[in-house]
Amino acid sequence: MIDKSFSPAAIEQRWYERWESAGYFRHRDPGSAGATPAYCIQLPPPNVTGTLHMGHAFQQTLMDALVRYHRMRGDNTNWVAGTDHAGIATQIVVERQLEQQGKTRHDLGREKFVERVWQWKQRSGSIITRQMRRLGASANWTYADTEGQRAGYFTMDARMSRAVVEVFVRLFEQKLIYRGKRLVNWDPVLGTAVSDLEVDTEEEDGKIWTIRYPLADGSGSISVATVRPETMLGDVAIAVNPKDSRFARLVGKKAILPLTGRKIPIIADDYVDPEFGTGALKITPGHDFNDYQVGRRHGLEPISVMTLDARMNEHAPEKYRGLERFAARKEVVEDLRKENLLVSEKPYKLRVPRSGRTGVIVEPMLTDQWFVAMETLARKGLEVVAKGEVRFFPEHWAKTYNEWLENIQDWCISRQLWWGHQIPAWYDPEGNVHVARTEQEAREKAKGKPLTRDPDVLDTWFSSALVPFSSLGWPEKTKDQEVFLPSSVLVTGFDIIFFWVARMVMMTTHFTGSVPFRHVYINAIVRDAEGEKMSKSKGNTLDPLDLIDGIDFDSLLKKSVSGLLRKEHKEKAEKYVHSHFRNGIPAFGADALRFTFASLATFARTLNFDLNRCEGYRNFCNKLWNATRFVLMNTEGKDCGVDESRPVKLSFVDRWIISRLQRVEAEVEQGFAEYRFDNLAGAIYRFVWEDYCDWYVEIAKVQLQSSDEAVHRGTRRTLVRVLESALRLAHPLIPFITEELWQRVAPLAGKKGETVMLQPYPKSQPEKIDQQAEQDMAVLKEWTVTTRNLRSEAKIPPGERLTLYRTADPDVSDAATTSASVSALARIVWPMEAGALPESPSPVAVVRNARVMLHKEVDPAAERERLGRESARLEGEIVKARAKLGNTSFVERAPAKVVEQERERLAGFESTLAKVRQQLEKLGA
RNA sequence: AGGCGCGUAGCUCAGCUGGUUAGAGCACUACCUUGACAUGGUAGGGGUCGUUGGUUCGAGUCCAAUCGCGCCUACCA
Repeated sequence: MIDKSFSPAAIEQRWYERWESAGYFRHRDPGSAGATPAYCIQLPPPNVTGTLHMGHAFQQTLMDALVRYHRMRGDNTNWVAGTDHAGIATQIVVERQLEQQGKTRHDLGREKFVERVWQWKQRSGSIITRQMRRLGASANWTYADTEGQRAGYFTMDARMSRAVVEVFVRLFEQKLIYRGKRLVNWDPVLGTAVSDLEVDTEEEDGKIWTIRYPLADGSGSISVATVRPETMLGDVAIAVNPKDSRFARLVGKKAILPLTGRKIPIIADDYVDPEFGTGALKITPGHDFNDYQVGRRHGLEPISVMTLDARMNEHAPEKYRGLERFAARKEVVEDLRKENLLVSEKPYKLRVPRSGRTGVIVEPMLTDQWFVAMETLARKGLEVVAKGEVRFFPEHWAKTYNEWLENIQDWCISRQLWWGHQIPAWYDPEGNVHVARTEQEAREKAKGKPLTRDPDVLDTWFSSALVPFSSLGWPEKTKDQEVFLPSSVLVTGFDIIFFWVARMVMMTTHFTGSVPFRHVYINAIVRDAEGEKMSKSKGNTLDPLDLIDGIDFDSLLKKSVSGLLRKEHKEKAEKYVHSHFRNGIPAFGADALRFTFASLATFARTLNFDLNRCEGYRNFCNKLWNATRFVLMNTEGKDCGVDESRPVKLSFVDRWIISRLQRVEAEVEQGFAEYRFDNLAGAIYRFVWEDYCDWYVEIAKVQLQSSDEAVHRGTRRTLVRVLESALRLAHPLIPFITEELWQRVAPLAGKKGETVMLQPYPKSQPEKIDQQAEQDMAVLKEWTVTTRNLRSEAKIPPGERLTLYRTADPDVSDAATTSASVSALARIVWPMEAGALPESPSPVAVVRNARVMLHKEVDPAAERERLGRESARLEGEIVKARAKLGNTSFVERAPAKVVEQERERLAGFESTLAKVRQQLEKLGA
């Protein structure tokens, strides 16, 4: 017999290894799969530096549920997995290690450094894929597994790299990639350009200064406002609005740039808002994106006054050279003050652009970079969504997607880093660029001139954008591309719609003529139970593995503060752990965690992860476990009706649970089709717990007491078959426990198979929906509940068995089953004959057509009061229903069905009330 | 500035194209170790659906306005 309670740890490890080693996760060879429909999901490749967090666990649970569901439906399923080389993140990890040895990457040199990163990657790079296995993720690990680590592709492996080079070269040839000196977001700490998307702009407290620039002809001065006074050293003009009459006479004149003595023109440009500041604006094209545009319109050459590490350079007056930009700011302001050119200095809230990776303030910097021209690509990206070839779930995310693509900027793809795909471009001594697939090819193009390769690498997202086709073997023409492209659905967070989703759509459509995926399911962002963002410094992060394995308080406390540098963060984290995890976290197991995620996966944009829910679903697993335990106890070694030649009797209760199963199967199918994991999880939960355990199993106990062998067989067969179906039904959500239990149950249901995960998924059979059985069961339930209510209100101890008198029998097709079931469920004795109720002040209630009486003397006054309450409630309902039906416009305009329904309700209330009143009269009210 | 989302029970959330007495889990109360399960069972308490108008026979659901919260995009020095 299986254990008395469910312990996840014991079964999880065992099953995952078996599944994986048996090759169940693998797709079928497209050559031999024939016309089998394909189902493909591309895993958003996690960073190779990463460890599994709640967001991953959530996302992957949903993907795995989808994949398992479709695999069981017989699709040729391919969950393509891999890891991302994560340029900056990975380089930083290895640089930190070097730092501890007192070295920098420059000490090693590029080649040695990159070698070292590879070593690190091979050693600790696939932690996250191992963690995914703990969740039960049935990813196709050996697919595109160039590195042989059973972790899928790596975005820098030989195969993926080849696709990257090919795409780069082709885009260059198509003039969609170009190189140029542009103003870009520069991270002076990393010493690299970053894309617009990698810059986070936040409002911070700062100052705004008003500076007076004297006019060159000595006729006065003009004042401008700025939040970055140090950039004035690179000013090339002052701009005013052409319609601004205050400054009209100044346009065309020159002003003297303070501290430099340079003369700069006063120009007119619509960009200037006359209402803001002084109405005049300093123009610094070398360090401001807007000014850059203004400068271009007026043919003004930008002046860059800073070095790449954000110190003032040779274009600044000598005294500022070498000063770091904020030190220079101080000096500049001081000097302006001395020269009496500082009009004012006021506190000001400004938007500060910070580098997403380092948090340092980004400096717009004029540098040579590579760009992808986005316009034509974006148009295609918009088109496929407009045509519905790519659909978003929930739908409204398409709007976000569209808006970005409609206002897209060219994409800066070069990074001044060492770790990544080095740009396949070579320069000859004349400065000509040769873009080629190999150095050899470049040499041929350069006709023997000596070449140096461009040192830059590509933005990590460049290779990510190619994943939908590069992972399938592109640029080779593979059969896999025909079968698995487009993939079925992309499951990802809204935070990377721009970074990744849109770029995949554009690149894939451009290079393959196919969309990358048909559906995009945007999953919610996981927050803590109070809806706060999970962050290490708050201490409210949860490690999915801790939820699976459990963790004691001390370990959790230690873990939550490790790696936190600031004291206030440590204190905060400690406080959180103390208040929320006083007893640590119990081991819920992977199944409970997965079920929780599914249940919380509504279409809302945030998911507040509540530990209590997780506990509830752990209990659900235990319930399923014990229901199975009961079934096994009553069926193993017994005749479960597998042999169809022996007589079998099914009661309406048996037919009811079978009927319910069909409905739940349909609900689940719909849930998967709509990505409403919450609905399908809820449907399974209710079916197992309420329908099967609370009602069916309880009545099955009664039926197993029958003296009729055919009833036993029918009951056992139903118990086993319905359970077996339910296990298959639930498998995509809770794979481990269902596999463990299915192994025991399946043989009893006459099923064979190595694993539940390759069994056919239950499909609703509408012909098994039995309206009569459902109706009968509704009556049975009502009799049971009414009787239990009477007992409860009369405070009758559960152990006491009472007689239930009734004026009529339940209106069902099978009275014997009903009376036996109600007797057992409500613990009553059921007299043979229905008839008049005994003269007694015992508790009476009305069920449908009958009055029932519990044979127990109670205080007549209390009983009168109870019946009085009941009749008052009914009177209220009757008043409401009559008012509604008395309203002619309701009767005339509402659909006939609704009116009819209302009439029936009223009739029901009236007849019930009559019976209650009858009883009240008897009590002498 | 524009856009999006949310506001329903103490907490976290469902509620589809408007139609019975607005649901679930957790929490709470009472009773119960009944041979699958106390990680359980039975019964129960708890909501004027943010506010105000409107459309409608009928509004949690549709429309408008308004308040509060959150997020995303954006060139106001």
